[in-house]
Amino acid sequence: MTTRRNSEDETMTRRERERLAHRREIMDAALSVFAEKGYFGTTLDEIAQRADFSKGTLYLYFQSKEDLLYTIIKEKNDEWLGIMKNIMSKGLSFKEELRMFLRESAKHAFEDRRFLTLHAIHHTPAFKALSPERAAEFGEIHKRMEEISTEYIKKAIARGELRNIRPQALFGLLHGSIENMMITRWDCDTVKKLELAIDIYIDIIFNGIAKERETARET
Amino acid sequence: MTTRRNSEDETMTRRERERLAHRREIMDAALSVFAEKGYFGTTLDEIAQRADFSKGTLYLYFQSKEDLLYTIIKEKNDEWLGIMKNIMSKGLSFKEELRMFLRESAKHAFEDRRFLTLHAIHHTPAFKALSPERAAEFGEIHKRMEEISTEYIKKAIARGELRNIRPQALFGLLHGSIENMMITRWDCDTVKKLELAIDIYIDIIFNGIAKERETARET
Amino acid sequence: MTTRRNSEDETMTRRERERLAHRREIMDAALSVFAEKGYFGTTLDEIAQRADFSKGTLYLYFQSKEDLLYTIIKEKNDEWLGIMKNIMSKGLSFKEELRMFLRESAKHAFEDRRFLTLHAIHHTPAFKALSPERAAEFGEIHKRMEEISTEYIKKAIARGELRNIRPQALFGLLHGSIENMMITRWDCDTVKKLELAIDIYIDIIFNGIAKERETARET
Amino acid sequence: MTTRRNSEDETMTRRERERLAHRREIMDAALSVFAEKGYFGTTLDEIAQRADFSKGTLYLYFQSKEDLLYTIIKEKNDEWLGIMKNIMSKGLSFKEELRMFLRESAKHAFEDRRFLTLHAIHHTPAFKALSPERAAEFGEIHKRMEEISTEYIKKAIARGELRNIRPQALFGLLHGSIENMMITRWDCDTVKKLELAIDIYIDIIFNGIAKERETARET
DNA sequence: CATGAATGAGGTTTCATTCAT
DNA sequence: AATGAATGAAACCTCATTCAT
Repeated sequence: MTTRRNSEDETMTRRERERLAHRREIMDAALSVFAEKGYFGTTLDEIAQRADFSKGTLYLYFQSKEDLLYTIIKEKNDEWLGIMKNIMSKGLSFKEELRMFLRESAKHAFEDRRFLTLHAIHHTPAFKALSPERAAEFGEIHKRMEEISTEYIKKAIARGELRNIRPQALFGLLHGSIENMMITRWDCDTVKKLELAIDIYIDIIFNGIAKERETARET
Repeated sequence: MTTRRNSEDETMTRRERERLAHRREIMDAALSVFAEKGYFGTTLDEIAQRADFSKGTLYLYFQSKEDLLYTIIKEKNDEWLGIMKNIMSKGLSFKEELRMFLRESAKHAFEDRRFLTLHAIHHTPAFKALSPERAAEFGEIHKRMEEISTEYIKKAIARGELRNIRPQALFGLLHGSIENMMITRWDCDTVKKLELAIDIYIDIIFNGIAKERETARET
Repeated sequence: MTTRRNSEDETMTRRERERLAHRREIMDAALSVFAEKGYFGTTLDEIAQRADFSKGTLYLYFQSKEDLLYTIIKEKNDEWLGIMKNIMSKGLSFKEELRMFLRESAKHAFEDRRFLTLHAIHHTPAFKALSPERAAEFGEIHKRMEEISTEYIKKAIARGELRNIRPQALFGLLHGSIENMMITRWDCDTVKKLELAIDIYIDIIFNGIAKERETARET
Repeated sequence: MTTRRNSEDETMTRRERERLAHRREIMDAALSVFAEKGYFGTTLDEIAQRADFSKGTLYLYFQSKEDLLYTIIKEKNDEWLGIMKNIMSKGLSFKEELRMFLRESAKHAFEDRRFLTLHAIHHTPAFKALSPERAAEFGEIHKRMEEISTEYIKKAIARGELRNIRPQALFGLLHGSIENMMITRWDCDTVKKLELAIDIYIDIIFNGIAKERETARET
């Protein structure tokens, strides 16, 4: 499983720790069914069964099906942002940062089969199930992330690591690739193979596929 | 709308022409709702309302909701294969072929908002709604398309247009990008902007983003 | 088919004759489906298909599905009464009358597979589909027929053909047997076999199954 | 109602006992509507209303409308077989056995208004609603019952209780009569009257209706 | 806290009936 | 007269949510 923050917190009573553990079991079960069947295709019956709780119990931990969806996406999103920040803080080159980022994403793709992150949620039917406020919340986060990323690309260009490419275009390209990789895993069935594919991907992105490089045009 | 084959066929009676037109209206309505809400999220009520027919009428044209989904995907798929063949028959360079392909895809993305083609269907909950035989059918088509594409890449490498990159890897990358572009449109709101983005994308794919090209590694 | 009264009537125009013929085709188709699937289980679609007319056409000849049911039962009932009258007018013994009656019924059972006569209709779900007035109509007819039959039995007793048995009891017994024979055909698959079974039945009814006849009790 | 096996079982929890009771209430309601309107004519709405449960609740106890039908017939069938076995084990004469059998059937006819037993199901539209396997199941049971019965008749003939009549013919006759009696009750409105009618029936079957017995023919 | 029976709104599908052609 | 497309009420069934235990 993913790290369970607080789960060993000494200040919690046994009751509280159990509550948290149960909550997590439900979330794990829900994510796995959401991933397999899609939000509208999953029933609370199946989540309850997979979590080994009764259906009624779900409502002791979450207000509704939508709330369950929201909570999961929110957490995944926070994890993702944490990963980004962590990577960005290491002072690596853009290329190495990208590689790390892709590898982390790959790990998640294998853990959760389908990483229902905010990246994907926008283009997903499940998005319609969120309340307007919650949908807006994710819209905001996505916008901020795009700002940070493009800012970052600009700096890499300024440092001379990248040639002068429009940041938004590169962001869209990379963002789409990562999202796509996480959903399809690029058809790799082991982490090893996927890491190899990632290396090739980075090679292509950085060096291109052309036999001879043209005079690079500036956008 | 898309070209309506046969719609001007002189040999059809008025009845037949109307039937075909109504059938298309229902398919258009269904595609638009499927795209917005996902297969499981859309109700026949909404399709009927948007097509301006009664719910019962849908069943005069399609056997079931699943049949409607299948028919739409099948048609889109055929269109897509037609586009591919057409482009491949022109004897263009790999790069120009890719550009044309992306542009055609872009046009579709704007026409149908969400191009529910076989590319996407595999990674979609709707896939679970198809009967096993129909699901298998699309699986077959997808496999064949991958074979054709990788064969094509190999030839481009042999012709000296591309450096020696593993075909499967490149296929996965391009395929994923196109699919992603069609779903998200790379956040462009006009065809013009999207075509500009496509040019940048091709530049990146061919020449890379690195300031200085490294000694290209061979995979 | 059954005799088509009037169908060769010289005074009818061709139009009228055709109308009558079409009406009959529909009734034949309807009876066969009613018999197979039951009233609620049959659809007008199937009747129309079997009659080789369009669904709309049915409504040119009958006001509703219920009207179709009513008309068929009514006709069968009239036929049945006609058969009864004909047999009764011949001055035969009770035994021979019964034999003729059973044989006629057997023929019908083979013609129509399930003879939806008023005998059966009362104990059939289809009865609920009739309008109250029409249901009452058949109730009346049934009562009159019972009266005639018991009267008849009384006379046979008076003539010394039968021993002194309560007429209502014998009527119920015979009536039930005939109805049951028509529905199940007593599991005979040819008219010949069924006629043999009828002879045995009559033997039993008249002579009983006991090895030695007891002192017949009078009811 | 009928005896409720297990209903006083001490080992059951209150939950389990309630579940069983509710299940029975639904079955009772369903049988009564099936009997009145026929399988295709009854709606789950009406069953639910009569059982005083919501429609959805029916599905907590039965998988489908067909399952409800099956379960009811199955149970009635088992009861019926139990009655048969019990009577046959007493070592009575054929005549007394027949009388007991008819009386027991009469009781059921009054309890359930329409005894949807395997006897009737074959000749009923509802039969088409059963799955092929379930239909076959009842076909088998019916065949075995016929075998047992004809064997029984043969023995009675051997014992000298009956004259030499073809067993199959007698079985068909008795079987049809019983079935018919249960459906129509021979128009009796009290158990008392029906029992009187049964005695007359047996007298007729054993001694015949003829004033003078003919030389009994052997079939 | 945990259960699971009960609910009822809403889903897909069927079908008797109408009506423009 | 004949058609068959269109309708919409009503069928069977599902499932998110509630609540008594």
